[in-house]
Amino acid sequence: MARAQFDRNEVLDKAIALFWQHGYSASSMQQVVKATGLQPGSIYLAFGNKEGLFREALERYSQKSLARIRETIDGAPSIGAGICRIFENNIEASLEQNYCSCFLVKTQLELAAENNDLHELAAKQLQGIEALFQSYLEQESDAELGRQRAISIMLHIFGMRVYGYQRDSAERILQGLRAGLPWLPWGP
Amino acid sequence: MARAQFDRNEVLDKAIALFWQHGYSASSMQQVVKATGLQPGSIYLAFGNKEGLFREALERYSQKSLARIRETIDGAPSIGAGICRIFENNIEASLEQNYCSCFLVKTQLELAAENNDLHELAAKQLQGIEALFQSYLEQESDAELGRQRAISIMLHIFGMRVYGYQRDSAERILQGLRAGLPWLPWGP
DNA sequence: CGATTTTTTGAATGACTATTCAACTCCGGA
DNA sequence: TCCGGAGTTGAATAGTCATTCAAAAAATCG
Repeated sequence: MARAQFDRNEVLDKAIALFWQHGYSASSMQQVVKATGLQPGSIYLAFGNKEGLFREALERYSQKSLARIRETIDGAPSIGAGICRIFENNIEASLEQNYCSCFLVKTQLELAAENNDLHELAAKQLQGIEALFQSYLEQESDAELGRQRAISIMLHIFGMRVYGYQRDSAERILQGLRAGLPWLPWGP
Repeated sequence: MARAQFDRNEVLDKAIALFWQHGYSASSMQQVVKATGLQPGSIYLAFGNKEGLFREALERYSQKSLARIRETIDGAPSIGAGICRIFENNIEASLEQNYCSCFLVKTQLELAAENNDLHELAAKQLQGIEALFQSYLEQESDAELGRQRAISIMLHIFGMRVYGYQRDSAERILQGLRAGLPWLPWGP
């Protein structure tokens, strides 16, 4: 039996880039064909349909995001410092030319009304991220405070993912984060 | 000369409902035709094209939003109390069956990558909302603090517009807002 | 190597897209 | 009452959409 000739993860990364930038509706399968170099038939055999490809791309993105959060916090001098680092990284990302917010957030907003299960999936993945923050924060304080702080972090992450589209917003975002999350060990 | 047979604002309100729920790409002009009851030719004569209709819908939505913010704050016992009221209203909206976040926020995220001027427009309207909050807050404190608090408010509004899609999130959002905006006169 | 199974190819499909326009209707002014 | 311009009609257009499938190619196994 013949094995697939392409690297599934490479294809998914190209699909992530496309879907992330343009969203589900505005990305055509013909653009996917162009971006991946595969033929339509190969894509449909491997992923079923557009929704299947999108789902797998979303799942991969989410896994990468979770891994990056863990790495950043585990590699920082303290949990709080790690969380600050994550915010700073997100601010840096918003400076890039082709800033794309967060794939999960964009999907959440775009597909909510169609209530297909892609929206459900994005919501679940975002809950997973909140749960991860909560599990870290519970180590530094009691469970209830950790829960509250995780919510506040998510509100600020979501907020900056939208605010980041404003021109020259990096400095203002940082001010807003310091004001809203005063318990974090921000630098001088 | 014959006058237009339809009420422009009525048509725009129907367009707002459609575009708000499904977004720009996922709304077809045939859906617009169905929703408004107009024929294609009439729509194109009145609004030029899909982008023109969307632009006018977005502008009308934005004007309504600004007016509602002003009314809420002016009708409240204090500026702070009015802002609390706005947040509470937004939480209530997130409880509705067909919650649609905010038309401006959704547009901002959906159309950023295409960098057409609809995205620019949404960004400008959102800045206008921030400026309105700032002008109120400067009355209650000095200019610099008002500016900072307006940013923090926008971060929280954006945040809750995304977080609101999570199931049974109303209570958690309120907790997060109280934690992140402790200078507002929240109820008991 | 031959047989078998899997993967790739890429043109074709029918549905849907935004938009147009010639013919038609309507209405205010003369 | 009748004219002329403004609004309406709705079928038609050319393009794009997601998806399919028969045929060709490639890879694995005995």
